Amino acid sequence: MNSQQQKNWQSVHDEVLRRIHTREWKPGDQIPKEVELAEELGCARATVNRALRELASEGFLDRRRKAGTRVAAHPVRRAKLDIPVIRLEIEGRGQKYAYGLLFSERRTPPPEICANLGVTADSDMLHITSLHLADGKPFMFEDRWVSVAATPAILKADLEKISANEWLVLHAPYTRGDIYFSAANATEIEAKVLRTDPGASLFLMERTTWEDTTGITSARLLFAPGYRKHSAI
Amino acid sequence: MNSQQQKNWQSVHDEVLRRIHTREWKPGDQIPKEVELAEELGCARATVNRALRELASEGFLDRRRKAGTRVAAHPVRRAKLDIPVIRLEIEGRGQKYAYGLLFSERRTPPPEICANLGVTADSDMLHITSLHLADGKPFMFEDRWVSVAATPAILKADLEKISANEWLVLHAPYTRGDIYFSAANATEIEAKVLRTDPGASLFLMERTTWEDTTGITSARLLFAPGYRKHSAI
DNA sequence: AAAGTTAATATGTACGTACATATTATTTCT
DNA sequence: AGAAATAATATGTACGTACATATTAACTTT
Repeated sequence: MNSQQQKNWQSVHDEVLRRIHTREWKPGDQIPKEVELAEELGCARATVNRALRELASEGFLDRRRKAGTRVAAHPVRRAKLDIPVIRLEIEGRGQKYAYGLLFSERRTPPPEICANLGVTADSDMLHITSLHLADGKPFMFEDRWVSVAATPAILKADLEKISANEWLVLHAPYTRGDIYFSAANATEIEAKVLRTDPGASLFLMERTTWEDTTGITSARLLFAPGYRKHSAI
Repeated sequence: MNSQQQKNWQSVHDEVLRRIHTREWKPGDQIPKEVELAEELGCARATVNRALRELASEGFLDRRRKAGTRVAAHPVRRAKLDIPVIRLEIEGRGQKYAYGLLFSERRTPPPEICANLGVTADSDMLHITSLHLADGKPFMFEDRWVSVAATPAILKADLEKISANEWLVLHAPYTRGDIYFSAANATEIEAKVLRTDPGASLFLMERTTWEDTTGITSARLLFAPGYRKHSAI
């Protein structure tokens, strides 16, 4: 049947995926063990292993030692979102990027930021708001808090020229982070900045990054109406 | 320095990531070649290769044959979103899932669906709207079009009992899909169904799936206010 | 029969070797 | 000097073997 004499892991990957897609192997079904597949497809077990491992990480297969490999009973779509620096996202669309610092103030954080980052209310922080534009039109409104204690060098950064978004990516160490995607109605101020109407529905991205247990920065990114984030499966 | 005698690929992965995080290796820097790293860390090249390959797929490294491996100049955060069947998402939160079919009608599609799926205006399609509830409260409003030609078995499915969302995942073959995330103001009807106010900002997920070049289904999923999609980096 | 112990087994991974492939560096030819 | 051919090189992958590990199945003991 499948007598293709290619024996690279990608061809194994594709062949197995084909059998899943065509329901030759249905959700919940146990599939042949690695050695059997290797024999059938004429390649080494390591090659089959690589292919099946990849498929498992993509959410198509469930694998357990001794128990074997089966087609995922509830295929989980695993959307991969690339979240580049805003400048690159805009330039990637072929638009002209511009950026304006709205204000920058060194002060103690409000309660919700303390909770987010796990810092005390008397922490030394930098509060920055800025606007990112695409082809001259408001694209994204950034409201960010940065821990000065964790990233003292931020004070020397020229935030008129480089956005905090980009500076942090290039200079701040981090180990982990959270992202939340949601929707929010524009407040009057936000609407004014983004040149839309109060109450307009905006795509919201909230990000917090940490180095070990030290909170580095917490940002609220509000996108202008019409923004859509895409992912292929 | 790093004289840990562990020689599994994960420890190599972690060690390299540590050097990136601590800026020992900065964005744009070239890192030692595989053989050198293998020697330094006391393991086989294959082990280093596995670790670096993983890091590259996570967006931390850029690798090119002959040119070598360097730290990504513009680290792209690669958020992985798990998008399970709605029922499982709700149950995963420890809430009780319920589902109600609002209406189901077999008819020809409107222009925007034709454009989405690449089907003709006289196609045989099923239009389904339904509501998914968590702990009795409206959670997500689903507005879906399914191609009957591509998935005739859908006509026999009891969509009062199983949601189209879940039925399709279990029974429809597919090869690829698109997801768009955005935000939308609730229309009067949507607000009524989701028991919120017209104009409320709602998180919107638009999905289209295909089998090769044949459009299978296109869905518009509107989430109740307060919904947030999370991802850890 | 229930509990605890041991054997069997499929996947997980490490290693060394060999060769493939893409890309850069070098050399040769015009 | 510029173009074309050639060599050098780092990553990419395949393979066979060996052993690790998690988990199930079988068996023994109480």
